[in-house]
Amino acid sequence: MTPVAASWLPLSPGERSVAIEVLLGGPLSRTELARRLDLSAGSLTRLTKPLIESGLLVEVPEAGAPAEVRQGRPSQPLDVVAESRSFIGFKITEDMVYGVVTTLRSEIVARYDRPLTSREPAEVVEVLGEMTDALTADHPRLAGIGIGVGGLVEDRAVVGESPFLGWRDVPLAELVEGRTGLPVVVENDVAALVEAETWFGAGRGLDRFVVLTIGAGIGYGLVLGGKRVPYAEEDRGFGRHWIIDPNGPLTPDGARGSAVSLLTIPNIRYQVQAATGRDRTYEEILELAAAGEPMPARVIEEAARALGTLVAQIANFVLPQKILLAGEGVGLMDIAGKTVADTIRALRHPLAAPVELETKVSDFHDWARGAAVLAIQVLVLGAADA
Amino acid sequence: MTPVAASWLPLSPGERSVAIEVLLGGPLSRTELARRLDLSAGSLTRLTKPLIESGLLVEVPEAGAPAEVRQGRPSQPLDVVAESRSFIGFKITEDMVYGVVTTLRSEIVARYDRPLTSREPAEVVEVLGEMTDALTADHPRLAGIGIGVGGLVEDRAVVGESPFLGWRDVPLAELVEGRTGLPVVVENDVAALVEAETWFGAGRGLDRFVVLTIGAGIGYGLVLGGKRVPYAEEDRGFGRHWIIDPNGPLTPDGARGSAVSLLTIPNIRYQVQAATGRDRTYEEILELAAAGEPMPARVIEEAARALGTLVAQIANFVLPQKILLAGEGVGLMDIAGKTVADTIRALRHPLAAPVELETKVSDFHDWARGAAVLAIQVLVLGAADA
DNA sequence: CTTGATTCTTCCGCGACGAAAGTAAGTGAC
DNA sequence: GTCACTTACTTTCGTCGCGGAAGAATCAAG
Repeated sequence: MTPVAASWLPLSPGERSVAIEVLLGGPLSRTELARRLDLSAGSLTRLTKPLIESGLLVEVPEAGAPAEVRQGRPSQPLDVVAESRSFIGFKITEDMVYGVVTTLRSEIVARYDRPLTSREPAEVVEVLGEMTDALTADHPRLAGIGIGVGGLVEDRAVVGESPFLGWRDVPLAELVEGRTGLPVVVENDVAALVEAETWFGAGRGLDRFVVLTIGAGIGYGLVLGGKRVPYAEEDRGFGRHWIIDPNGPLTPDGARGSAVSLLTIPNIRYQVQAATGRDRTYEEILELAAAGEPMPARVIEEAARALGTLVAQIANFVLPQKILLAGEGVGLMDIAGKTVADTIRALRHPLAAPVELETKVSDFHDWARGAAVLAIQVLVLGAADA
Repeated sequence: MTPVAASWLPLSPGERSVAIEVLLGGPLSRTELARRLDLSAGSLTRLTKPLIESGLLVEVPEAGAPAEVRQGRPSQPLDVVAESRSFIGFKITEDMVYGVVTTLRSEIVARYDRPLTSREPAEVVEVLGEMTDALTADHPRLAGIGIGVGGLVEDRAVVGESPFLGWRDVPLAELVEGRTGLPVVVENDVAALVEAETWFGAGRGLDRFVVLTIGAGIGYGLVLGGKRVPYAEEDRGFGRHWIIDPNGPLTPDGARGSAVSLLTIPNIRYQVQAATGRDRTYEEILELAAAGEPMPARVIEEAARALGTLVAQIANFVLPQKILLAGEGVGLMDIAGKTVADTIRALRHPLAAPVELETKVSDFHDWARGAAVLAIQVLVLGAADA
């Protein structure tokens, strides 16, 4: 653990649940909160008082639209002061560091990226430090930093193993804390994105929720009971052994016909190049497929069927309330969404509840935002794993 | 809900957690309970006192083997009085009713089966009533009845739809309560087996646990956070659309190459008969396969690969701590277990935690026992869904 | 202006818990 | 034996968090 970051104030369990509910549920009156949290009205007066005094919550002047004219004393909605603290989120890639500043609500208010010239831990820490310095100038009320890294992260502090950075057991949180003086949370990038979507995104308030990311690789995140389930092979080549079609294409990465070989961007590009002799970007391939060019269309069609199979299997076994497709490689949903949907339908029981599927193309700033959410969770609300 | 069954006594939440912990965890001292439930020693004195006075718990004279010689005052283990109440569990099949009497610990102390000559609800209720009368003679302290039925069960009381019985919206719990005067819990049979395994069997104390049953059909049970996840297509032909091999066999039931067509007993028998022209029992087929007879061996081999695929997919996506294979059709694990294991390994990430797989051949009395466990949960501990 | 509805606050009492002190029941050293 | 020590359990007491009831605030409707 990081050296117990400066939480806003020691929140009691009751106060914390109120704070989180308002943070995630928009402005809410005390009565509404009492209903949602199954507490009495009196308890809500008690719990909200210190939160308001500390400046975390404020009474807002009634929602703009008095939709329904109600009798009785009007309710007094409470809202978090989103700007009262800022958070930095970093996503470290092979050659870039993407940075964002967010509010307490995880709205991005600034972006700042820097190329990475060296992958030496000391150098990276220095880049992060300089970026933090620059961002601090414009955003003084910084409460903490979250960092997302591809690879295995331990205790939300130490990068245990990151192949693309060539790191082993780098105590990144400690180093950045020493450089910046701010509390730091480090997490695997997929895990951070999953947490962010669970708190502020597609998975808000859900009990069973799955995130599937498609990009340079495949990422899988399982959220049960509002908590992400960690697993051993996390972010060390996930999906390489999910065989979808034993006769599928053979690609440089991943087993033959695996999710990785059928769906990731590098392997789709590889397949098209192998068939046509020309290297094209992922976007170009999607356009060509949409235009009916045979080979790209076939590769994309096959990828769509693979994705549908994957989603159907997940839906059948995990029974999630929602599946989020994220990452840079979900563009195929736009042009082959029907194939995906048809495949899913064919592999599900007719009586089964339809899969709620959401697609969200994410860029690197979304990954950085995910890391910032980790900081919000841990530093402000002290909800390390709640 | 059943008309609020006579719970032993109104248990407070704290008392209930103590009672369940002792019931599931064998004899436990107060200190050990305090550790497990994260309570103070003083609280345990308070919580156990009424439980002992009511006769649910007793102090037992120290575990037989004083394994380690410890200093200090010896601990005073507490245990449930397993015989203080009895429970009946029924499993209703097409042509039989299987009945068991269990202790509070769900140990079977008596069995009694009766053929079913009619499937009229009134007739079935009468058979259940007569069986209960007979069992009451030998086991006077009956606290309640649990009934497991294949089909859709609503509110643990009403059989919403049961194709093999030809029932629709039969308020079975109410009817049997009227006939016997005992509180009754009705549940889908797979669900009951899953609950039983979660509480007293392979899934004891686990957070993520999967039960896969193979018999006349395929059953799937998902337990997350100690609670079974219900789903829409439950027991209405589950696994018919889990396509494992698109080029697999075509069978009377289930889509081509589905889990149902590859694994269920009727379809394995069908495949062997179609290939050899002779109808054989499942046991005979297994023996022939073990002896090297080509066609049965091939069918069983294919089934084993299908099972391995299924288990690997479940393990990959659900990340369970354990998977239990149950039912009458898991005999193939004995002679083709290696194929299953090899298939699982091939479809999992090398770094992934090995799948903990347990096999348990269950007969109809195990299904009946599952129903009795439901009665224990609901009637004694009032843990309807805890 | 009164009545009623609805939200929020204040106040009180209850119940569950933990901390600390006390009691019980053993072991080991001499 | 007895004295110190260890561990298990009990008792007591203060605290905390909650719900319930009564009251205050603030609106609409008649």
